[in-house]
Amino acid sequence: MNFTASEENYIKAIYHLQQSAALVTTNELAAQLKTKPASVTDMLKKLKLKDLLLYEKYQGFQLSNKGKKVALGIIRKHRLWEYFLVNKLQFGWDEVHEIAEDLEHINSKLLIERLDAFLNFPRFDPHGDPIPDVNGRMEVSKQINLIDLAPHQPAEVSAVGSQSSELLDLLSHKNIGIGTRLEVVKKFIFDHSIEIKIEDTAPFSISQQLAQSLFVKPL
Amino acid sequence: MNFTASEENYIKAIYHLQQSAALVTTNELAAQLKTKPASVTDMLKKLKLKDLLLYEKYQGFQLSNKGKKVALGIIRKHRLWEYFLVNKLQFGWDEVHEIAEDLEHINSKLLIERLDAFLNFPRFDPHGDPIPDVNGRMEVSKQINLIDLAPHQPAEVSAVGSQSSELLDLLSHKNIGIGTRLEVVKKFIFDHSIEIKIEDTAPFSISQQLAQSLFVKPL
DNA sequence: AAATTTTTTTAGCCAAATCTAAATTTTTAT
DNA sequence: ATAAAAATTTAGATTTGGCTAAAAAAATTT
Repeated sequence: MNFTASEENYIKAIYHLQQSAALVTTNELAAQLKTKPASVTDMLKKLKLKDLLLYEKYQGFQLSNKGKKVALGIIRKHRLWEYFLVNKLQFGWDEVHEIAEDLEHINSKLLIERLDAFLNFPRFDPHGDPIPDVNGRMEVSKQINLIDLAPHQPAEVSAVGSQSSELLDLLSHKNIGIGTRLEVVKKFIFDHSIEIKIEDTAPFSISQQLAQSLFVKPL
Repeated sequence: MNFTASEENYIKAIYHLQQSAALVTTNELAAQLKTKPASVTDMLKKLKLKDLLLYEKYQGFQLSNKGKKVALGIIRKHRLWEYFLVNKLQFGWDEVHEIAEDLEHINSKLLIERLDAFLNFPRFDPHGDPIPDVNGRMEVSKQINLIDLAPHQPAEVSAVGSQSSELLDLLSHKNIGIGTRLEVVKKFIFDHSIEIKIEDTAPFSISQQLAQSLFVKPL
C-alpha cells in the first residue's frame, strides 16, 4: 500500500509524539504540523479508515501496529537519506533535514535497499538517531553526538557516523575507537573545533567534522 | 520560482515534443502525458499565466525562453539522478526511469550541485543523453539515427529514443544496449526493416520502428 | 453541580488537478 | 463553399488537503 506525502507526514508526526505520551491529541498534532485542528480531524478519519490509526472521536489516538510499521519505514528512508547527504554529498548535519523531508516520500523499496547497501548498512544517522532496518527494528541507545557532550562529562565512544576509510584512517591515527573513554575539555566557537582528553593522555583538538562523526554514551 | 510536480511534467513533455516540431498540439501532449485534452487545456492556461508558455487558443503552443530554461533544469535533475542510480546504486539502465521521474521533482539547487560534483560532473546519462550543465547548456553529440547509418559502417549504440518499458524489453531480448557495437548489413526497401550484425554474432533483422528508436555514433 | 473554558468535531468553502459531456473552432473532404 | 470530421476549449463535477466559523463534547473552575 502506498500513501500520499501528506499522510506520511501525519503518520511520522504521530509516531514521534507518541514516544512521549501513549495517546496523542488533536491540538498537539496540529501544532506539530503547523496546521489547524480541523484539518487534523479530517486526516485522522482517513488514517483510521486505512487501519493505520486507533481513534475514537474526542478520545485521543495512537498508531495501530500497521501504522507503526509504516512510520518506521518512513523514518528509515529519512535517516538513510540524511546519512547519504552528510557522508556522500558533504552536507553539514544541520543542513539536511529539509531535503530529507522531501526525499523520504520517494516510494521505491528497491531504491532504499540499494541505497542502504551503498551506504554500507549504517545503523545511526548523522544526528546519532538509530536507523530502522528493513524489518523496522533499530538499536535503542542513549548515545549522543560528541558535539553535544557537556564539557568535563566523562563518556565512552559508542559508534562512528560512517565507515568511510578516510574517517577510520583518521580515527586510528588519533587512537580513537569504540570504547575509548574521553571527555570534552573546551569548545571553541571560532571554528567549532573541540578539545578532548582521552584518559591518561594529553588533551588535543579535533575538528567539528570529526566530532560530528563520533557518538558517545555519557558514563 | 518553484513549480508543482504536475507543472514540471507538462513542461518537460512539451520540451521533448517541440524537439520534433516547433509547435505542439493539445492532443499530442494529452497522449504523451496519458491524460485528456481538456486537462491539458487547463494546464496550458496556468503555464501561460506564469510566462512559461507561448500559447494562443486553438493555435498550438511552445515553451517561452523562461519555460525552456525550466525544462532544462528538470532534465538536468532527471539525468543526474539516472546516472546516480546506475553508476552508484547498481541499477540497470532500463530500471531507472520511473524512480528518476520522482526524484527529478525534489527542489534543492544545492542538492543537485552537490550530486553533480559527487558524480564528477558527468556529461551523458546512462541512456546516452547529454546532461545539461548548471546554465542549461549540454553537448550536442554527433549521434545519428540507426536508420541513417550507412551499410557496413561500424558504429556504437549511444542512445535510445524513448524510455518506454516496451522498447527496453525488446532491446534486452535482442541484447542491444548503450555501447553495443554493430553495423548495418542491408536495408530492405519493402518494409524498411534493416539487417544488422552485432560484433561476433549472427546478423538479424530489426523493424523500421525499432531502428528509428536507436541512435549510434559511427566509429 | 453549574458555569465557563478548552478541545475537538462538523459544516461549508477554496484551490489544484483531474475527469466527462457539451460547445466551439479549425481542418478536411465532398 | 459547405458539410462533416477532428481538434480544442468550456462548463460543471470530483478528489485531496487545507481553511474558517460554528457546534458539540470534555475538562476545569467556581
